[in-house]
Amino acid sequence: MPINENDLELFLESTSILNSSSQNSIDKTTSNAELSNIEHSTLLIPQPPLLKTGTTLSELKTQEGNDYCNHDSINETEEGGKTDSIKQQEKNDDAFEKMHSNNNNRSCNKNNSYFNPMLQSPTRMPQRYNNYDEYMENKIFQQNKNDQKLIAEYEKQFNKTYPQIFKNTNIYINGYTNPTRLQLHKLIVLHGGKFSHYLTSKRNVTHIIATNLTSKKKIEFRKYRVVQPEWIMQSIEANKLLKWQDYALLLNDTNINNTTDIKTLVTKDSTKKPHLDCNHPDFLASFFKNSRLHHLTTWKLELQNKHMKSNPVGAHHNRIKKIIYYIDFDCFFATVSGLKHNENSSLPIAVSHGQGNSDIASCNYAARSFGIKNGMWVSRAKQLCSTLKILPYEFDSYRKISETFYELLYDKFDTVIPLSVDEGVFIDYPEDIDYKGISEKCMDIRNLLSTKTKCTVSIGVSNTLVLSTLCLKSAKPNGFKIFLPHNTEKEAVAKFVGSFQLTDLPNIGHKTADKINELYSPSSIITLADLQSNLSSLSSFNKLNKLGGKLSRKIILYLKGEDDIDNISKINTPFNYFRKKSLSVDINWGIRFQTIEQVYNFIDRVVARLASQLKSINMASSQYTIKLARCKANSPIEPPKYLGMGLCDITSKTGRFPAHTNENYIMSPEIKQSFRKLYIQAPISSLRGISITLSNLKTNNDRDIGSMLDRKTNNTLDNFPRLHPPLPHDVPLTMSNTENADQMVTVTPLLPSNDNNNNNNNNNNNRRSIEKRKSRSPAREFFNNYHKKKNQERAKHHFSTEIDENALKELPLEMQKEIQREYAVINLVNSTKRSALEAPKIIPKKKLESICCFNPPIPFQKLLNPKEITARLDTWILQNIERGPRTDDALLLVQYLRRLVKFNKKSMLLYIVDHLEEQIDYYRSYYRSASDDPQTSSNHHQMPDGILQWEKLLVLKILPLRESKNRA
DNA sequence: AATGTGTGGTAGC
DNA sequence: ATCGCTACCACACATT
Repeated sequence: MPINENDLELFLESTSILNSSSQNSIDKTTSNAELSNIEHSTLLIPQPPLLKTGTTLSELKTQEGNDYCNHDSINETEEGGKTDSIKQQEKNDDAFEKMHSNNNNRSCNKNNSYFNPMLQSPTRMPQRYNNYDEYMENKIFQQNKNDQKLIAEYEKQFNKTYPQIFKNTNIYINGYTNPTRLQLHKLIVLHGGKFSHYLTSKRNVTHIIATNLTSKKKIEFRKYRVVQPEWIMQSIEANKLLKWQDYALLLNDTNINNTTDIKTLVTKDSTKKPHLDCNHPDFLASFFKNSRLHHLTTWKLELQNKHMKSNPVGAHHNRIKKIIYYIDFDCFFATVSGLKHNENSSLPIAVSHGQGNSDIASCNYAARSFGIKNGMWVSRAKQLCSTLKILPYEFDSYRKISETFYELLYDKFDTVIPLSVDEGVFIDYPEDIDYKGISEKCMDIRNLLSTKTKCTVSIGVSNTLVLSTLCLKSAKPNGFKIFLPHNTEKEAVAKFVGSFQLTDLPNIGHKTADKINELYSPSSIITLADLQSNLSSLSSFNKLNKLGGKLSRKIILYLKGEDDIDNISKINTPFNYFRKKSLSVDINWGIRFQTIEQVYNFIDRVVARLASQLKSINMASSQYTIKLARCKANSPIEPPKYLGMGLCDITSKTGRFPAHTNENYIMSPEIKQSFRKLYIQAPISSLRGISITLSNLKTNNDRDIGSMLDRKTNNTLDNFPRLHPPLPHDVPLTMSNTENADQMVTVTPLLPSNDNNNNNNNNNNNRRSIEKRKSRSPAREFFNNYHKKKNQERAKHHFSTEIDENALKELPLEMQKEIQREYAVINLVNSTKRSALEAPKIIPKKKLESICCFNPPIPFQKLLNPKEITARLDTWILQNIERGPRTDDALLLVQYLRRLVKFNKKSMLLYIVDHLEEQIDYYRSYYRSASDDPQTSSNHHQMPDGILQWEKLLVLKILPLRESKNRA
């Protein structure tokens, strides 16, 4: 079988997308014509071959021996006839080339060490990156570092310094050049220039070197200094920086800035940060930093944790009254921002980020008099009031004033319940009602807050929460209202309530209001009095029930000024009422993805955030929901709001983790699996929002609370398997190397070491719920096997790694399979001497017709059954996870997958690619979470080089195949 | 009947 | 430009 050299370059791959040396190898590639599409769909540009064209697999093996990266011998065969000086020069070139193609130190393991030892990085930095962007940043950093090393090396070798001709330039080379990109690169760097491998941010690049440009590029580069390579050469010759204009490639363009000042190309102020792309690692942080709604929700939690108190002194005693103060700042954001900017509060003011389709977070009463409302877009508000002043958010001030607010009032009440940054419920339990005292208290509070915060608050006082809410409504702005009816004054209460609007009632928003109006149409219900009168007849009373039993009962109570059970428990047992039940992150702004990998990275980041939040509150979750927003089919591609979500279809999916967990590496793959199920064949670009919710929360230390919250799973992750320690790097494990079955491999058992854990009492319950779930990820696999084993252990009182054939036959077929699989895992784990190839053949072959419809099935290592294939791949991955895949193994796999593409074996391809993705993803998440954890990141939990290699294989070679399938 | 899933509504500025 | 969050409940419907 001929080797496609491009593939051999996979792990020696160039990071330079545009590499002049790629020209050399393109025509040498073998004639996999049908794969040319795939080839072009990847970013990978082939490098010059390391092996002679047409090398067979067997030759490859002998050539490589046990160490497939023995490049020295390869070099010798290729360079045998050359003179020493040329050889030396080329070796330098090679080292240089490799340094840049291989510039992640973390991937500089033995596989790739191709360095002049002098140039090799002395330390292997413990690197980790969370996503592609970080990876790129690091890559660029390394590239610059390598440039520095090169300079040092050359200066040492030739014992001279080079004139810094290109100081303060930043040069990018586009396309094929003569001299080559590599040579130019070296020259530029040696002469003090900066070399950019990428053109991602054109702002930093001062010159672009090119001899040819496509017409598209001509337009793209029209405002930049595009110079021919002679400029470099002749500048060096002249020993000074020549005028670039004399070598400009693009002539007669008036847009070119003709000044000699190099810096002027840097058009934008680099201190002014542009908005971060959603693929940027810091996107989440930057978004949340500016999101008012995010602040509102997080503040609420913080404030409740900090300032809530509940002392219902004798509240159950009949004679003790309850005085509920509902206190709220008047148009909080607008007031505070107005103060900060010294605005006249009698003029219309609104707080918002932008000028057009930006939400108004808050507007003052002057603005409201024009009909402007919170949540309205600025453009609309400006139509209503052209003099409206837009102020920026002052989040720090909001938070500060809120702090003052609660600190000042904390000691003045028996019960304090923060409901928002500027709004809380404060309760007294006096024996007698002292009207005068209450109104004095209100005035005192308003004065106090006015002097301390310069803001006005409004207060509603009553004896039920509903009535307090309504009182507050009527007290606004800048006032207070006390309404303390006797029990007998039912008519007065009804009259008071009746004077309010429908949406003034808690839990009735615009949707419910619309619905109520629809129910009673054609008579329109505007005020609560309208509703009260409509409820007098039974038929119209029944209409309300269509809202749902709970809500209608609530409304009926509210109309009488009484609290429902919800409000009562909120007031009486706030700590219970506000206890944490779920944790989520929602992003519905700025979501624009091109590739699925970007989405996966994004999910990774979101889950990492959730995991750390969970850990910080010492909780674990066993259930998740992922919710997606995709733009509606007929809606415009870009909604009116910049980077907004527009009109969307919302779908969600819930799933369960194998057990309660707060581990990133457990959660992330599971959630991504649900994402895949949810996101069927739609273009990634249509994604507009992602939300991930973790629920079924349980406090880690407290089993009682845990079981109270969640009766469904009481598994623990205490015994969750840690991956085996890194394999010795000189032991090759290979898929292709069938013969070498006797190589030694040490594998630490995946099974829990201590079997005397305390989980037994819940086992039956657990087992049922666990086994119901699908088993695909290693985590699931582990728990399935683990619980099964626990069960058997109890029955047998000992552990056997031999299958009892007779006992097995008694069991139903499905069970037999399960047990066989389980024993296979045990055997695999216990064995110290096993080749990856000897994956146990334990799963009975399935009928392949269901998967391969018309064409004959395509074997992989003589296997046909998809499960067998994935099982073998799993073993392969597991055993090589920390050292990365061998190139020839990877090649075998890719070739197999390409055959699937070629013969249109869609489901098989999808099955295997998805599976691989899931597996690699799992390990990646594992190592990432381990390396994120400072306590465990010390030694063997660093992100191993192998993971990166696996990822490269996956992202660059395997996933594109799935995409090519989709395009077909 | 009990339990689970997906959807939709509300609240704060 | 622009930062359209998030916790929670209730319901309809599906599953067992």
